[in-house]
Amino acid sequence: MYTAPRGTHDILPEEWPYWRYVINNIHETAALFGFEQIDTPIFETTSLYIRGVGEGTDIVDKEMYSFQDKGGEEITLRPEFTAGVMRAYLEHGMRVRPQPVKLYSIGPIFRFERPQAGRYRQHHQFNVEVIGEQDPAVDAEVISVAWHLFKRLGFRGLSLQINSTGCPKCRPGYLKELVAYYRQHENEICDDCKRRLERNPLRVLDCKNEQCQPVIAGAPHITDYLCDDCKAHFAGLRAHLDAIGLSYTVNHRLVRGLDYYTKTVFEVYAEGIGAQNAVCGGGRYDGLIEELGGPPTPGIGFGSGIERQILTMKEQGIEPPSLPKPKLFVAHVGEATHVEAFRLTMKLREAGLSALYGFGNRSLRSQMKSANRAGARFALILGEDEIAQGVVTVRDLEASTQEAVPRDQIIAWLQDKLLFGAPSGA
RNA sequence: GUGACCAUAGCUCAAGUGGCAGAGCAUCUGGUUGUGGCCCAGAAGGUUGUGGGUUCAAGUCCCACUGGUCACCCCA
Repeated sequence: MYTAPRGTHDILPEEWPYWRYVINNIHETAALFGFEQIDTPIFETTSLYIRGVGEGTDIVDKEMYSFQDKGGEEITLRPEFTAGVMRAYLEHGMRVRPQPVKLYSIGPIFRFERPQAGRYRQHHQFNVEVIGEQDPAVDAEVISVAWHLFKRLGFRGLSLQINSTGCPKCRPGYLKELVAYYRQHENEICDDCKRRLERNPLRVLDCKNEQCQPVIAGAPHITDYLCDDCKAHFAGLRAHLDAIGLSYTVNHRLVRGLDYYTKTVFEVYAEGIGAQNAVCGGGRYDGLIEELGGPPTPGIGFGSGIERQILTMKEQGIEPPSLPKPKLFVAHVGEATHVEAFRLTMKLREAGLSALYGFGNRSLRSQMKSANRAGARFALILGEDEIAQGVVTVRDLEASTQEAVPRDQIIAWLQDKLLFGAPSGA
């Protein structure tokens, strides 16, 4: 038997209330903050990601779904949104639009990883980017988009961590200090950190290995080495977060796995969803657009995993509203009535009334069961008697009453009941 | 890529030390010539993840593989 590929999942009908709830809230939140939607392809030319995300990052080194298509193009299923959105910003000359350009996307992301709780090879993200403005108020606004969404979804126990990773002016100086410090403790750190020191020294800071903890604790803080510009920007971010009452902790060890981040980085964590508890991560990438061949343009964004948001909902007992069910079920008795019942079903739908038709030759009892289980409000019964009399028997499945309604009045009768007179709000 | 645990019906799980593969839920049918929910009866549903081994006999013991789950790395 075929099964879904490793790390992928079917989103079954019973899951969709969660998905619709989250997605609806995403659209509403984005609109509230004045973001516009953009969809980019789920694959791009491989070099875009190598260039944008950076060699030496885990994503590029070991997590990309890359392949050659039949035309010989090197293709990669998107492992993140930002590079693709920046490509689109440049390709469509969005710098001539009013700045900053505020964009959001929802869609699948692919990373070749070992699956575990909250981690999949295909997952979905809500992604936000603000391009063309370096004001730290933008950073605070972007963070508050995620925060607002999570509050709106009803999440409790959230925590926000922020840090600044500096810029090309000040980061090299800090890295020199960091590496020098680590050289003094070379025999106290794990093998991974020894490698990190060569390839991506910032990452030693978020090593979880027990033996490295004392070394990390004594390591210099990047915020002590920021240039005036970065220092002012970070202070500005904090001032704006304070102003809107969004509490955070500064985590000197928060770096992030992508090369393009400058200045602000942040993550939001949820409680109780397992080891993979980051529901949102992002940061500023003021050098990225230039790296991709565009003019110097600042930008900031985040990605937020929808599966992890849904996990959080389930963990915290947050029930999504249920999806609407068909209001009507058309049952029939006797073979001669099938076609007429089918036609009636279609008429109902054309009048905007959601309706199911009882397929096959099943007994009325069986059809009534189906109507009940489908959650229909009314069962419309069409038998030879009804056809002869020009009526439809309408059974109210909630009130357990029924009456004969003339065929030519049935739609108006149902609309009246369903829209105005109904005792049921569900 | 590394480690731990797990694998029996669509789902949740039974089947002392090896001895006829079962239940609940769900599905379908009937109990009412044309009436749902509750109840009752019945049916269908399995190569016990795959392959090998031990044994008179394997769901059960052994080995390998595959898959799943969780954790590490890293991240959403």
